[in-house]
Amino acid sequence: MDYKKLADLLFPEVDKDFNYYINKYKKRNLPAGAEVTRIAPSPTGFLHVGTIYGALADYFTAKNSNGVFYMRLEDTDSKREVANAGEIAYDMLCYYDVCPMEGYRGNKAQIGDYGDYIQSKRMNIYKAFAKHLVSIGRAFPCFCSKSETKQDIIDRRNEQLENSDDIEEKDVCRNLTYEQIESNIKAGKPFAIRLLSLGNPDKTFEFTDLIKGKRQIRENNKDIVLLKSNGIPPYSLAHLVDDTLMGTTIVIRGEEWYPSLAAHLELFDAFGLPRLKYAHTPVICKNDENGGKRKLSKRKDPEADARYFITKGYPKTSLIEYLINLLNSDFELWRANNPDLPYTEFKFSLSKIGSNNPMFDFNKLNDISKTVISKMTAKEVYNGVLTWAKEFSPKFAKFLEENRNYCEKVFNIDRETPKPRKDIYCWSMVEEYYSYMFGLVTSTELEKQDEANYKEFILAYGKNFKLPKTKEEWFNGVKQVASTLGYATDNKAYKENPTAFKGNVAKACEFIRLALTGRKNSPDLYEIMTILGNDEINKRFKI
RNA sequence: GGCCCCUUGGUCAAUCGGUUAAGACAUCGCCCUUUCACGGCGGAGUGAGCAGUUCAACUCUGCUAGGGGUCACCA
Repeated sequence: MDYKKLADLLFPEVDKDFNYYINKYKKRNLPAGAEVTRIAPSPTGFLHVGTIYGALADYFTAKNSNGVFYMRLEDTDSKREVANAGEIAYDMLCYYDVCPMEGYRGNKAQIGDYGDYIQSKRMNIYKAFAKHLVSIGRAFPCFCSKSETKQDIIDRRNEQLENSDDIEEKDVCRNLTYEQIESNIKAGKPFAIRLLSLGNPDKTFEFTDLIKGKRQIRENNKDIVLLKSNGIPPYSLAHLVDDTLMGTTIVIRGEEWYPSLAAHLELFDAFGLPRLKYAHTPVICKNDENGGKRKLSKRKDPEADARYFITKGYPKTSLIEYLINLLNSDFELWRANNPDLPYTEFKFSLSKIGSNNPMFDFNKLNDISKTVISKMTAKEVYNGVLTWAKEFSPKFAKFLEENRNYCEKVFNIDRETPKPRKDIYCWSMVEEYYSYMFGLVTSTELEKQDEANYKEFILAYGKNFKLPKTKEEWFNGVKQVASTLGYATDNKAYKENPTAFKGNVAKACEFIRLALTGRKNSPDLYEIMTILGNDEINKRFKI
């Protein structure tokens, strides 16, 4: 068959050869060893945390090699596209400090010499590439037009999955003659373009993934679609075209792409283009309700949305450091040795990424976040809480603004010391956590068997209460009252014979704490009392 | 179901054929603080199972089991 003639028949409107585009974009002028990475989300909704996770790997890989990290918008699936999702993706990446150095920038102008960075604006290029492949006999038109409603696709897949061990890979249209094709075209039948695969899955080849290491991979034999019948390329072709033209050196992407790697490589070979380096990252999972494991689902898991952590009020650094820790587990050791360095100084490495899928662990995130917040000043905490509250709890924000000094004092309890308290891990917990400082105590954790002693003690201690000037005096006062009521002031004596006392000073303090905060657990009592002041203290004692 | 990937304590994990199998989170206990914490110290808890190779296996090989991914004209 005359493939050139076929190519012209199929793409009469395409005038530029793919070589035109290959030559149009200059090779990047970068120092030796520089890597070019990219993040390429599709605008189908919110930005997945996994995208931040991947972007972090992209960012570090580019930065550590003095390379480039750019962003491209993969908006070739109009059916799933959600308005503004591209903008959200870009904003979210920037929010988490993995702002791409080049490429797509939301509604703002794109930056860089390798654009367009929006796939829907690159249709001419994709077509030129597809045409080229037809012209050398490595791609063919497929007229098996298929319904594309979601249900049809699902039905078709289920049918295929049930009926055979392996799905038929060779497309029937690959054997069409020129005359048959021509008459189809004349009849106005829509067609897709497919790769004419030459692979044999019984044969394998060696491939080195930057994360997984050396692997044997089976050759591809799928005649994958290169151009849908609407003329738009699916990922496979767009990936090759864009990553080649934009000068990507390492494709860092989720492991869900690994099964289609062989097809992508065959496509590069078919074009005679050099293969790129790949790094397939693990997928973040979580525990299923039934005890199983599954990947974080956009639909089921609110924490799959990168914005979830903003709504909860996690400082962005907390999530970033948690994700880095998931990527390179030696990060925490580095962090322990370098508590004050920015995380960007960390020596990140693709090869240190583990190869099994980690569970998202809120315990760990919270711990990291507690440390992050414990290093902040009271002012920074105040600002963090306020910024969060303005968006998510306007009433609380109003209170914060009207009582700025007071709130900063509250946030400064056990803070700005060599060993700061670690209790807050996100801003949304602050209002509840310090509720007793922001209003009256409405409930208490007092235990039933303590009720009598509690009343007795508070009545005695709270009578005409006046807060002493120093913590020492204050504590002596507590001891004094406790002692006269039959509490142990000597811990040793108490431990030797606990039944001889109503309790020890700790118990007395618990009662004061309960009366003032309703909690058994709160920051330093004396500081709380200092901030509350005598009037408020007496009011609460009376209640 | 086919194909691919993975499997060290509840979670994240180090080790790259010879270790008392690190460390972190969570959990429990003790110490410090005569309060809550922070901090310090310690306990419990791990190589999925079975074979094989080897003087020696968590580490290599095979099988089994479990988990995950994928099998779209979605990315």
